[in-house]
Amino acid sequence: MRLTREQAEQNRRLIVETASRMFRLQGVENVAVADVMKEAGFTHGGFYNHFKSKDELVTEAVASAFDSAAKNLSEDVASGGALQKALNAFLADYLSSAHRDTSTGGCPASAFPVDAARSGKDIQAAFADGIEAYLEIFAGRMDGDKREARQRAVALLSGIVGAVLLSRAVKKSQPKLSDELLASARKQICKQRS
Amino acid sequence: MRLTREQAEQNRRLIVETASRMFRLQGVENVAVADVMKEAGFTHGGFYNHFKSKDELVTEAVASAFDSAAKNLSEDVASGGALQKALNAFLADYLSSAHRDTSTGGCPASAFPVDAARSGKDIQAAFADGIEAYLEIFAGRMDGDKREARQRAVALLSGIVGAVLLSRAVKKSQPKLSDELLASARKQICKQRS
DNA sequence: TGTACATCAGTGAACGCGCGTTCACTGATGTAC
DNA sequence: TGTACATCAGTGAACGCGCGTTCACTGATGTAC
Repeated sequence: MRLTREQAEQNRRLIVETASRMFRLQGVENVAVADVMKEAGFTHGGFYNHFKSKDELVTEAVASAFDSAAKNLSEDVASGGALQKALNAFLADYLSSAHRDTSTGGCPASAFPVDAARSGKDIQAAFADGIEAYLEIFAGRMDGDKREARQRAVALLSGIVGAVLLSRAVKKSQPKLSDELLASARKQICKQRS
Repeated sequence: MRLTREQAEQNRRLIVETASRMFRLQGVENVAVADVMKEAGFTHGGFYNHFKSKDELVTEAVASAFDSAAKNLSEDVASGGALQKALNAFLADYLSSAHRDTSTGGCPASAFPVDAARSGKDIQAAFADGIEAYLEIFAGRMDGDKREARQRAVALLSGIVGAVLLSRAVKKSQPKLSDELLASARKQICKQRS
């Protein structure tokens, strides 16, 4: 049953992308290697033909999620005519209940921070690279000198990541509080930026 | 070997407090029931004399961590003469590398959000109650009318929780970025509040 | 270009380990009389 | 107040399950000649 090299590489990418989505939705610890393989349409025995360990898959899945996300982000944020408008539209999306309740995985910066905090250096490195990419995109759209813009980018990212995480963490028991967290963050952040 | 009721209750509290610390430091999923019992000085067989399930322990551990934290928080924030000063001192502590690297568990709002997001209703309820308590304490120290103060409290809490989580998530691979995240959040948040 | 052999992405079963939970047992405490 | 029995917080071993990882095997692809 040996496959073409091309086919094998395509299967590998499929596994990484499937894992990236599942890890973001359910958390790294709650998704088994066998789950990922099954969802991608394989039996789990073949996993180690592609990856040295689950950690290696996690590292690639984190990097992959940030690659797609950063690409979308720079398009979105750059495409609008007025810089402020484009960034504000992005923030409204980010702090929406649709993003909180995402069925496609959502932003890796909001999905992976705690998994990353409890993971080894390789996974953290992939996460950190993604965060750095986000900060650079944000800083490019901020007022002030370079130093000030970078600081603002950090505060902005912290604020939206914190709001989404808290909102997700209370949703099952207090949906109204969950909505309020998003709405208030949205209003305050827009206010600060005007 | 039956114990006095008093001794039994004391042992139960010890188990909850031990769990609260261990869960915050290592994450709920990475701490086994047997680990908690051993750390508290017992064998793990007796666990189910005190709790119906691990989830019940988690729920109580989250509530317990928030109880202590909210008590400290309202003392700290209320004790200073000038309101602004006290809150700023609290923020400096919260966004310090010592809090990021805590060996005693740190703030439950920063430790539990992702565990809570992936947990059931009971655990989320305990987490949500804690968040609500934080918001009320913060809002009491904010400028503006009630509505505005509450919004500011949400944005502030989101910002500091996000900063601590991101800072922890990149520390192993990019300690400088980790420090920067805390420092920038600190500066920007103080600036916004002045 | 054709042939013989090595390679390797799959399959399906198994291994080993950790963890939540259960259970039989112990013996001091608590309680009913 | 004393006695007999029920209770229950511990102990230590075991159960069952899930999961990461390994392994023998298959058969089509890739490669050396």
